[in-house]
Amino acid sequence: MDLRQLRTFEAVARTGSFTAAAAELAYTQSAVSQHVAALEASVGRRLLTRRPVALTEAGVRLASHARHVLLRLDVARTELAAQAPAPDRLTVAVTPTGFTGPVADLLARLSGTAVIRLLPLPAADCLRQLAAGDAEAAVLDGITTANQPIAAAEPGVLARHLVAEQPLRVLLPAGHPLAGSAGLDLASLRDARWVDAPLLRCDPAAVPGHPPVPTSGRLRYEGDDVAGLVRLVAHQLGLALLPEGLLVDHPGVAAVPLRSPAVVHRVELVHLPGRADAVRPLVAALHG
Amino acid sequence: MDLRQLRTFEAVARTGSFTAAAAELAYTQSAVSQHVAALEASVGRRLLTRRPVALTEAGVRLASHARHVLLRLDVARTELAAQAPAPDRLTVAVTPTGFTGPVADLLARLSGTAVIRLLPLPAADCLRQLAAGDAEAAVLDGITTANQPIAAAEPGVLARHLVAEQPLRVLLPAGHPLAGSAGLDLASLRDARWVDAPLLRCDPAAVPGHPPVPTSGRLRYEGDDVAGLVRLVAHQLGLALLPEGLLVDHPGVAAVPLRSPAVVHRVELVHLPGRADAVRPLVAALHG
DNA sequence: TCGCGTTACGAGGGTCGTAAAAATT
DNA sequence: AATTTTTACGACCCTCGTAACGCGA
Repeated sequence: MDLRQLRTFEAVARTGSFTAAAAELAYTQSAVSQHVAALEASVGRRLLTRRPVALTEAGVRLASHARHVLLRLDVARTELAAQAPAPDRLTVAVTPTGFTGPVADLLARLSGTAVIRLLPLPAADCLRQLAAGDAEAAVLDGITTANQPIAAAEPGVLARHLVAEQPLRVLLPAGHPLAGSAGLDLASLRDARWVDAPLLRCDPAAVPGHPPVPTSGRLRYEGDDVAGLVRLVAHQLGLALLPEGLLVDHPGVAAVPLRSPAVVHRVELVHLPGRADAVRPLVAALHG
Repeated sequence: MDLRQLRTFEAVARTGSFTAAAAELAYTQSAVSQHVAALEASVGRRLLTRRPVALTEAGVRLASHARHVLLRLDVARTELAAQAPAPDRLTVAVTPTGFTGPVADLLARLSGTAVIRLLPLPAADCLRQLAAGDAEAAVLDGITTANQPIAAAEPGVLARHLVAEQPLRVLLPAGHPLAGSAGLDLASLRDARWVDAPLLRCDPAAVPGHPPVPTSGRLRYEGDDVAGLVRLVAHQLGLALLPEGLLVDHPGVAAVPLRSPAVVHRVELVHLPGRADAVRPLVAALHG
């Protein structure tokens, strides 16, 4: 198993294309093909189907390991890089749904102290920025049981600080039979059709301890604005889950508190342990 | 950063010798030297001092990342290897202090069902056996706050099952001024001299949230039997921490309950998620 | 002097790009 | 036919072992 092959494989898996991966890594298509072939030979299994390019079962497993390994190695490189003497300019990568009121408060409390560059990105890219040293901190969010860290990366790789936890609401079209409930169990919605919004990180499939949501027939919303998601619910294209702090009123949409399982939407400020000094003002503003 | 170089570096860091690492990896000394030199050049930092061979600060950080990365890659390889149709022979690696009463109970409940090979090893080697596929399960132990998993490897790499949790006792020589206490705070023993027993995994430095214990002047006991440790305490060579289930009576030694911080000794049964079927009888016996 | 790590150098192997072929839509 | 992946092949580079060297005990 070779790291360059692994990196190439991860890029192919992520982009779904040999050609795109080649462009991203500045290789030729040919080299990408050879990398994947060599990797498959070395593990003795097909990792990808071709036309269309998709991960096999073995490929899914290896891709997961590869992401963790490559991220950690990026972190290692960044930690070992001769750290510049803490620029007074701080880059913070934020997920779209992580950027809630408490984060704005935090930044407001800091204004004047340092120049902050705010960089909204999907969660995976936030992590990559952090690992590559292109951002000093990130604001990540996810659904967890209360007081549990979100499953971002392996513990030990990142230092974490709690920013906020909020209860969740289930968004239903007003005409839905359960729209009038005072509270809902996710279990009672087992067969419901959910909108799949990967950028918004509020997927019921991400709820700890919840059975996988069927993927067939789901509408996939690749946008990152909450209003768009709400609009889809209003038009009865599926249900959605949202933290209370991100709710927007919309006619024809009911937001019923999620009663069970007992989970919350959690926002965390994370950074590399070795870069604690650069992030100190942020952390101080958070705790102060 | 190259994986072979990383593997070589880890071996040098672990063995403390270029020559030993070369022997272990079937390289020449020369190749090991070149690997380390290339790695140091690529990260731009010295990772090891020579004569004596020891990790620099940067080396410590990289070695930690390297261990995680290499372990995960071993796990990936094992998971992808064409799994043999579950032999009716199960290898279980156990740490010396993990092998307590409840584990013996577990094995007793299983006797007759399958042939079990029990393999006592230091914790790091247990993990290696598991990752390499040479053991189907491992019994690991460590000190944690109650209901928290022990810090063995990254979550997601291993599937875990709670076997037992036990309170801890502080072992003091009978003449010690605190030997008569009903309960002790670790904070009140900040300046005490502890016996360093790496194989017994009950080091106060391993207690979550506890400040590092000074390493100077500590006696290091490299054995793995509890009786030996107790004997050292009796002879006033230092204090020790032990779970109640492992206590042995010894004249001149008092075992005072640890009152604070609120931590326990926890034993877990772990295995690779992809190998759940092979371990099923064990897990069933555990829960049944 | 002995043990251990480093450096010089060359053979061998591996990797990537070019280019042509094959396969799928 | 166009697009995408695979294969063939060769130049280049990199890696490892041999062997000589440096350095400290």
